Amino acid sequence: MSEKFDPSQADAHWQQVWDQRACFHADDASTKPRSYVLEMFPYPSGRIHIGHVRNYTMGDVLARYKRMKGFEVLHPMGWDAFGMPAENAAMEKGVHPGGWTRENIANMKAQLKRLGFALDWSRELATCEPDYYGHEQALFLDLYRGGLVYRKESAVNWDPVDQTVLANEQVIDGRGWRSGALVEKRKLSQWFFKITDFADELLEGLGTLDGWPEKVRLMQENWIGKSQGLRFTFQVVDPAPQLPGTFEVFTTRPDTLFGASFAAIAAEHPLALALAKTNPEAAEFIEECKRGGTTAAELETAEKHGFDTGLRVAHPVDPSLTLPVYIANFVLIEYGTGAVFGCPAHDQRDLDFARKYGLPVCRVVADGDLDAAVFEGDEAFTGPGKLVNSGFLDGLDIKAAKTTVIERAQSEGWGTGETQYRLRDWGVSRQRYWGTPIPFIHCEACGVVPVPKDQLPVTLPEDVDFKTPGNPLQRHPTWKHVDCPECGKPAERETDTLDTFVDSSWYFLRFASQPEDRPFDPEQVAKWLPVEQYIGGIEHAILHLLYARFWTRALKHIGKLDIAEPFGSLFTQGMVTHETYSRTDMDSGQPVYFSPAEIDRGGESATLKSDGQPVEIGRVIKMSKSKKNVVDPDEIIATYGADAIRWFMLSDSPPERDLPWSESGIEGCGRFVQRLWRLFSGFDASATGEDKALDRKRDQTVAAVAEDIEALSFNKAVARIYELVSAIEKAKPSASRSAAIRAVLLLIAPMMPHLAEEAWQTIGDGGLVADALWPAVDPALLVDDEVTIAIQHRGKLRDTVTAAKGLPKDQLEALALASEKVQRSIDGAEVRKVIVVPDKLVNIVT
RNA sequence: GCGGACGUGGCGGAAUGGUAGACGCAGCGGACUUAAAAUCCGCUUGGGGUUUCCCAGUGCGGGUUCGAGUCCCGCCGUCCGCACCA
Repeated sequence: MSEKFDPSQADAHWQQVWDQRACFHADDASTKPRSYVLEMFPYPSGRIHIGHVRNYTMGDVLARYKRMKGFEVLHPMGWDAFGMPAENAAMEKGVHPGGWTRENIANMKAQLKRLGFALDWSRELATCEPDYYGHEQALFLDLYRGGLVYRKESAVNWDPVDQTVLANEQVIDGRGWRSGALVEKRKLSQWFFKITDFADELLEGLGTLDGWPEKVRLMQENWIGKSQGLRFTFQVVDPAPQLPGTFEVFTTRPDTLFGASFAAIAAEHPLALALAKTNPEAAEFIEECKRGGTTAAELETAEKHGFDTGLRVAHPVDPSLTLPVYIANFVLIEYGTGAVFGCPAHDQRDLDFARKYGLPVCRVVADGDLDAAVFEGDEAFTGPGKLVNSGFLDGLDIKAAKTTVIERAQSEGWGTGETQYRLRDWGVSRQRYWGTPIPFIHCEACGVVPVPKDQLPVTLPEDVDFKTPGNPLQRHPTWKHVDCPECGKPAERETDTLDTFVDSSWYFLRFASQPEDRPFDPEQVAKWLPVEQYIGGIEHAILHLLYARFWTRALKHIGKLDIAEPFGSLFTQGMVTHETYSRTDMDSGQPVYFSPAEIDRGGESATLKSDGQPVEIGRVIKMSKSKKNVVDPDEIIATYGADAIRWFMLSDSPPERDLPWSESGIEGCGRFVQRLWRLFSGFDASATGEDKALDRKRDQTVAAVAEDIEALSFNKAVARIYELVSAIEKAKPSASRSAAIRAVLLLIAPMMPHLAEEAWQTIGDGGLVADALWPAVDPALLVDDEVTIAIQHRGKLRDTVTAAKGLPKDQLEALALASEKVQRSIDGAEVRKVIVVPDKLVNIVT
């Protein structure tokens, strides 16, 4: 073996060998137990960034470990290849989105290969290719026939300059992010998935996902936002003929009905709109509401405004009481019925509103002894208590009062108990080119007609231009013109494409099974799924993960699948962060940032290489181009090799937390690679003699590292490997030492596969370490025969003694009392009690 | 406002209610070397005695326990998610 390990030679060599031997092809016909390890597939932006490296290294270690444990592992990779950046590139650089995307894929694939990931590239897919999105179109039609897809008019953010719909994230302070134009609300006919049909199922299903982080489950729970309450109808007193005579409200606090002092409707509510036609003041107020900002900060500070319509509604329980009806800016048309009743004493918003407009505030829930009908103060009481001033509800607690009101409403026919969800149906229409064409045809005579399955895929036209704003599909000269599949008359294709979240809602199925004629084979899918371990960023906690869960359930609902949840275990990894380097620009006062490559980093200071002068070291934050605190994985690989960067990704920080990147850290990893190489180089197969302590250390480490990897606690596994390596280095040559070196090689094989493969050539027993099995352990060696006993007095450690494992309590006690240090500490005091924990400690109480 | 997570050396972090600070990084000292790099050895929570010892110490204040970084209560701080959700 040569003196130094040379990753620039070894990495490429072994990557090629793994490729040629198809080491990581998952065998559908295998009889082994199966394991499906999946990382969220990347968007092909052009370059792999360090966050990808961390994500895929974790998955790779798990996949390789599972293989060593005898599993048939499916570990695939693909590309979430549709999306806006490709169209932006097309507009900015005049390239075709497809060409740009495919080039990026090629580059990033090469980068992934340089990291030596154990991926089954034969299953690679890109969502922008017809052999993927064609199947997606077929599934879309299946879901349509299953009643889970529909069209409706819906408001969108419309950029009048770019002639396009904007996602909410693309609207910044009410303006289009690219054009800067004021965004308009426009009504368009859009396609929707009926995800709300599954709201309850998706909520209930969270309870079965034991392998998911509690945090993600909570986020999804909040997103679905189930609330139970009462929906009831208000009758308008003396309704005008041109106005609706009733409207419905929803409340989660039907118990406070007797505290109602007004009703409020949203500015977009049908009654408000009807009123606006004849009442200019109302119209003006509605306009004013629309102008209000929609950002969180604005909403928080926005004052509550109302417009008294002059209308009154009858109180449902006591029709002799009437309430004024306001149009109010704090009522949301999207939630519930877009109308509420206000109970100021027990709702802060209602109280703010009531105080502003001088409305009555009547207490209906007692605050301890406080039960006066007149409510004082500006803080609503929302705590528990008995109902007061509430007729037939008096004396009930809140829960009982809710039930009583709902029962009464139902028996008297003016309302029903109802469950509301915050979750909305999923709008998937995008007025863009670079996405999956929605497979429908609009015919004047036949209406909306699905494209027949034998005409799928509906492929994107290649000859498009991005010089003019708007959807290229819409203005393409020929593409949209087709004959109606039903009547044969000229008709038009749907020119909207699908939200890219649709593409990522079923790719894990296509990885498991890739028939040409169907999206997937349910039998194969049943063999591989659910994904045993899914790994990705927390930023997908809600949308992607909820949509994928919805698709799985929807496909089950229409009989295409037999699993309910796609991802058995989910892991969300932390970000890779880096400190920032900057100087303050004298003229502008703004910081000027420098990249790590421009910096010489000492122990406590940093200087700029070009002038040797100090720079300010800033906080450790997420890597971003604007702060220049980024590192390029390719450069790291070129300097230190793939194994060093992989090792760094696993070291130190727990994987769910942020990992601070540092030059000294990666240098340390590079040194450890060489240190291992020296260890392996010193392997002596002919050494003899036994080192029992090292044997124990070896098997204990093997067992512990296995546990750590299965728990994804890579940082702990890394620390244990360091410990074992140190112990081996200190040990004298023996057969035990050689065996321990061999064990280390297998332990690091999933983490540093290139180094492991190279060393395996001389240490191993033929073949590839990629095909080797995880080392077996001798259970007898996992327990020590001697243990260290801690001796405490008054709860503090006074001494430690070594004792045989399993020594009886009385002997341990005697041993403890015999200690000189302990006796000194006791200092003649009376021993009142001795607690003995076998094999652990003795605590003497005086 | 609601919900959640977290708080341990100079830094990242270990620690089934049982020896706090494993392991890595940084730092200091030494060996090897003409020298440097690499490598190896030692030290590295604070305060005191300086020898093999003592005291304090896991954001702050209480509590439970023979024993608390860990469990309970109350604060403080940081981060994240959601939010005029009726």
